[in-house]
Amino acid sequence: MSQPDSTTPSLTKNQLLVLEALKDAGQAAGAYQLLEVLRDKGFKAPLQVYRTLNQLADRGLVHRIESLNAWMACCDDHHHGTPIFAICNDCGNVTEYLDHSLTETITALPTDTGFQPDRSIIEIYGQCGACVASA
Amino acid sequence: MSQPDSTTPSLTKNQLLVLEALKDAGQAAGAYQLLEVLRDKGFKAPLQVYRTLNQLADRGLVHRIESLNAWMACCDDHHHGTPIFAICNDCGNVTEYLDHSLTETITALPTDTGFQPDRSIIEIYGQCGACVASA
DNA sequence: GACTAAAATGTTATATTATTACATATACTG
DNA sequence: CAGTATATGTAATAATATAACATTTTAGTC
Repeated sequence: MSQPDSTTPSLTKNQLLVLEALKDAGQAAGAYQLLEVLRDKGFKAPLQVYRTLNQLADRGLVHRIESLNAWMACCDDHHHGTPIFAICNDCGNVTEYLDHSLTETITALPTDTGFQPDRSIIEIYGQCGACVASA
Repeated sequence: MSQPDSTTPSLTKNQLLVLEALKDAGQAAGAYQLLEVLRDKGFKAPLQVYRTLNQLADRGLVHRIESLNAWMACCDDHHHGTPIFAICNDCGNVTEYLDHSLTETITALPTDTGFQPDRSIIEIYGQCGACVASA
């Protein structure tokens, strides 16, 4: 077996299974939805999924979409910025964006009150290009 | 009885009760938390609260904090911009901000893919001024 | 006031999402 | 290999939210 490189520390069996299931979904997916898929692989309880999703999120490999109660595989294993999600009202498609300067602008906003920002959640709803075109 | 003015259309009994309960809370509150308070006023079921919160949110009088599954009375009855919430990791305090130009910047972001933004959710976590000072 | 349509409300049951608690197993470190 | 930390398994339950349907209230119109 090859050693994992420094940017991709080895994942556990469950982490690999959940990450693969989420990538296979190709879209944001709920924990119970993933559980159904993963029953074939021996998963039996919601907690197995939630625990693993949280571990993956800690590593930045998946993101939680707060307003959807759903999870998505990260677009790229190496970014550190705040992800911005564009969510289609019609088809439900979610796209991840990164914009470092925007993130800085946002987190700078409440500092006049002494607020020290840590992480931010940005989720934009609208109609995706495909749905606009087919409307 | 006086006529309500054009900027504050008359609210129903339940809407007034829920809005008052939320203002009294002085902070973001969950639906079941509000239900407990409102039992004294005759509320008996979660749906009564959820329905009323949604009606108030449609009028812009309350906002839902997606990442907290909680609701907050609007800081001001007259704004139309996207509210931005700063949430303290330590004390849970939530503060509402408005920044029209920032909202425009954010919603402009995904348009290069044909995405037509509609509404956006911005929630910033960190440590509030008071908690920074007392740390 | 009586009629009508729309909105709001009441109530029960249930669906969906997430965590607590505790037992067991596996992997890492000295 | 002993000790510790992390990961895992499993059952039960908590927390959040909605569906379905009956009834009442409100607002507008004649």
